[in-house]
Amino acid sequence: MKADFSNFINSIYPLPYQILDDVLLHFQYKEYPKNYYLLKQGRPCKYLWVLVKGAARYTFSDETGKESNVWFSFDNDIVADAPSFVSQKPSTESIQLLEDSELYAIENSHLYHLLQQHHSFSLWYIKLIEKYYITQIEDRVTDLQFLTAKQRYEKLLIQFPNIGNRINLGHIASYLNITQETLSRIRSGKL
Amino acid sequence: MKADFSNFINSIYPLPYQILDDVLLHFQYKEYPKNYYLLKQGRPCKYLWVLVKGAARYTFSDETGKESNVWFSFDNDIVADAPSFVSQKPSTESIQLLEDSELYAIENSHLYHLLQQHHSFSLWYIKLIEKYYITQIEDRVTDLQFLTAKQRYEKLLIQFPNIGNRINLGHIASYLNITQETLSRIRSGKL
DNA sequence: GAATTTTTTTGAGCTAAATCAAAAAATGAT
DNA sequence: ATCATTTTTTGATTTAGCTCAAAAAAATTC
Repeated sequence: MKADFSNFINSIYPLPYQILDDVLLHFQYKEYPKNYYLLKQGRPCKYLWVLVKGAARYTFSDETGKESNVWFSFDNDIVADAPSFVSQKPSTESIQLLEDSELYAIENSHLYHLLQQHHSFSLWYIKLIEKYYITQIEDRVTDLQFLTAKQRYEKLLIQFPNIGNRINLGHIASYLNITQETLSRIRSGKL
Repeated sequence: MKADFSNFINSIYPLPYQILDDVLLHFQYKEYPKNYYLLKQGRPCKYLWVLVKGAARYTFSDETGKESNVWFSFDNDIVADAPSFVSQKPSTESIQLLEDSELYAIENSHLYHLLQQHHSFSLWYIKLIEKYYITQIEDRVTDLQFLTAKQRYEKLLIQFPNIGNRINLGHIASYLNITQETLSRIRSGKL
């Protein structure tokens, strides 16, 4: 368990072992049940989580109360509302677990303290952002802008082949920015 | 000129003066005319630019040849195809200047070398990403997902009140992910 | 400043996907 | 197994924004 987690940390960018030890001290192991909210829209995102096992959705509700999923995370991914985490301003999205999950959490102030202390940890954090943020989010924008609903669905299936077993249609449709009815029609080949 | 630029660098995250000097040595001043391509889709994004004065658009062309603007940058902004810059893989977008522009460019390899050399420069780079990337791109996703064409236009006008004077309707429409005709109708109050 | 090119607007249908409503299927609880 | 709840599918209608086509306005060039 703990060994798996330190491997995960080291796989992002290898840290000298004394520094790795110091970093690990600041991560807290947590287990939460399905449906638990890691973060509620409007509150600052105080933690950065490593989702070791489980599933989470990021949701956004507008003034009219319409709620949509903007992102999913599964096993071995990073979880946080990045803009809120880095600024400690109120988050614009909620993060809810969709399965019983195991996570490691680091507090914002601890992370920024470690960045100041260890040059290698700064380099680690840069790699983290590059790998788990920059490469992923840009795709999201171009997908929304260029792909049809059907193409977005097909791409999602390539990214997460078994997503249908873990997450219900309504959540997937909302992520694809289409209605559940439309997704149902796409799947049955009527669109 | 040079003083303005070092102020810009320092405004992101203040650097010790010896390190600032070293950093400045690696930025090259460039002037390019309107319509010049800083980057062409398919080539790795070798540089990170600071756009001191001017305007640029990021464009994406799909297989069918349909081209759309995915982003704009104006005076005192950072310019790069981030996913390509950090990975040095082929870019998925082109970057073209829309006005005669003044820029400072740093090569990818030089930047990564400086990150390894100077802890404070790593902290600077983290702030850069936070300020010029994380806070901006997330908004783009939620805008595309939640706002109507009209709302996206109104929001753009708040962000860049004088964009109409610098950039033509076709480019703006393409950024909003609507046709020029639809934008024209929105502006004349018919939608 | 007249001519050419580029940009913006207007008009008339068309279409992908939304909404509203309800049935069918699957899942979970007693 | 039976009942209740949640999830998924199907059907009918509506709509925001598209396409195609052409006119009008503005900006450039000679």
